Amino acid sequence: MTKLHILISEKLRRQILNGTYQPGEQLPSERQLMESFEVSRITIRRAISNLVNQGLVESQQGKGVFINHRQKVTYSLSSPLIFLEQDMQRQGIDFVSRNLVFEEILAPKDVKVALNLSPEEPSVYLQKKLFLINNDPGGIDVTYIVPDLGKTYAQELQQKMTFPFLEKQGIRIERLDSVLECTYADREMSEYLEVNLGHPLLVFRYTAFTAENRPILQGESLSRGDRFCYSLSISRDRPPV
Amino acid sequence: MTKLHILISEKLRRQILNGTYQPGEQLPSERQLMESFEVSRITIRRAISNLVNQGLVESQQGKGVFINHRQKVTYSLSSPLIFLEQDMQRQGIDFVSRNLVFEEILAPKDVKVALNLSPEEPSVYLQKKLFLINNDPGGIDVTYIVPDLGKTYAQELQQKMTFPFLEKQGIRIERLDSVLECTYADREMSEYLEVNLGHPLLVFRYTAFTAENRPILQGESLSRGDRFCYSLSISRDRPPV
DNA sequence: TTCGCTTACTTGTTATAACAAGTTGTTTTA
DNA sequence: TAAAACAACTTGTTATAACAAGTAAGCGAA
Repeated sequence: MTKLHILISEKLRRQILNGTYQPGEQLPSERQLMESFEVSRITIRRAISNLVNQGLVESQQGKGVFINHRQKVTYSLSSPLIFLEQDMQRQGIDFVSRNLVFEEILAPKDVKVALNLSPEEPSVYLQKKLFLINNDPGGIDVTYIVPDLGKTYAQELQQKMTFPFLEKQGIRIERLDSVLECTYADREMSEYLEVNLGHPLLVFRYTAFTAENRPILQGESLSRGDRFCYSLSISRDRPPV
Repeated sequence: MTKLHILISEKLRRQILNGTYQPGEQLPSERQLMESFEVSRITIRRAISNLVNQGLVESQQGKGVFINHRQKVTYSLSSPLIFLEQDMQRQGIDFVSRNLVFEEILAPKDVKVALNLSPEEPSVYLQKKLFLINNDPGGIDVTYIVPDLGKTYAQELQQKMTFPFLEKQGIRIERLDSVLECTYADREMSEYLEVNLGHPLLVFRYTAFTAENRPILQGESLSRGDRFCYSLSISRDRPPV
C-alpha cells in the first residue's frame, strides 16, 4: 500500500535524525540493506536516493553511503559583503576563492541595462570565481564589472576579494539590490561544484551601487544549498539622515 | 562514454530552454522517447527524473510529463512583511492563507530562548498556516507567538495576515532577525505542498522585535523553491537617527 | 621493502519484465 | 438518456540480471 522505498527511507531517516547513525558514519551497504529489509536492490537504491534528495546522506562510488554533517556556513548580509573574510574566519572556516575567468566581453543586454552602460561602451568585464570551503568547492561567483573598473584593477580583482578590495580603493558600495532564490545545478554547475545534476543551489543575485547611485557591479553567487545560508536583519524604514 | 540518461536529459533540456517545447506543453510519452532514443524505459525515466530535479518539468501519473512555467513569485523583504498582500496583488497573484493549527503549547526550549520567555510563562501559541498561490499550495508558515498576544488576538490571528494585523493594532514590528536557507521536503511537507519527497524548499526563519526590542514572534516560512524568491535591498549602516 | 596485480568489496548504469494505478474516451448496459 | 464497464493510453513501483567502475586490502614478485 504505502510505497516500500518510502517506508525504508523514512525508517533510515528517523535513525539518522535520532543519532543511531552519526554524521560521518557509513550506512550499511546496499547488499546488507537488501537482506535486512528483504527487498530488491532497486528499492533500496530508491530509498537511498530519497535520503540523498533530503540532503541527509551522500554516496561515493566504490566506498559507500555516508551520513552528512548538517551544519551550514552563514553568509552575513548585514553590511554588503565587505566583511566576508572576517565572517568566515569567525566561523572557523578556511575560505579560498580561485579565479576561473576574467575577460572583457560584449555586454549581454540585461547586464547593459542593469549597469546603465551607454551604447559607446558596449563591453564589460566578466569574472568567474570558484569558492572553496575547507578545500571543497562550495560555490561560484559570476560578476559583471563596469569597464573602467575592470580595466583599472584587472590584476587585483583576480587575486583579491571584490568587495573589500574596492572598499580599500575608496570605492564605497552603498547599496545592493538583490534577490535570493533557489535553482538547480545544470551540467556545468554540477561539474564545477562536484554535485549531482539537479542539486539545489542558493542564488544571490545583486546589483551594487555607489553612493552616487551608480551601478558598478552585477553579480550572481551560486552556492550549494545544503551547505550555505544567508543571515540578514531587516529594519523598518527610517527617514534619511 | 558519457551516461545515456545525461545525454538524453541534456538534449531535452536544450529543447525546453530554446522553446521547442513550450511551458504547459507535454513531453512525448516514455514509450515514444524509448523508441526515438532507442534505449530502455529505465534510462528514459532517469533522464526525465533529471529534468524534474532541475525543475524543468513535472510529471503526473496517468497523464504525462509537462514543461513547467519558470516564473517565480517574489516576496519583498524591504519592509518587514507588512505589505505582503499588496505585493501579491501587484504581481497579479491570488494569495490565500488557510489556518491549519492554532493552539497553546508548552514552548520548546529554543523558542523559549528566542522569545525571551520567563520560567513562569512556559507556554506559547503555535500557528501553522498554508499558503495557496492561485489555488495551489505554495508554502507553509509555522509561527510561535508570545502568550499575551496569542491569547488576546486568538480569533483574529486565525483569520488575518499576522504582520498587517499586528500593525493595525498598533503593535509595530521594528526589526526582523532572519536567516534564509534551502531545505528539502520531508514526508509531512511533501504532503502539505503536494510535491515529491526531497523537493527543494526556501526557508525564511525569523524573530520579530518591537521598537522596545522585545521579541514577540518566532517564525519559519517554508515555500516551494521552484516557485518563490525573496528580494531585498541592503544598505550601508547609517548612524541611528 | 616496495611496486603492481588480483580479489573482493562498494556504488553506478542499463536492460527486460510484470503489474499497479491514474486518466480519458468509447462502448455497453440498465 | 445516463450510469457502468471497458479499453487504451499514461506514469509509478518493484523484481531480476548483468556488467561497469571506483576503492581498499592483501599477496606475490622484483
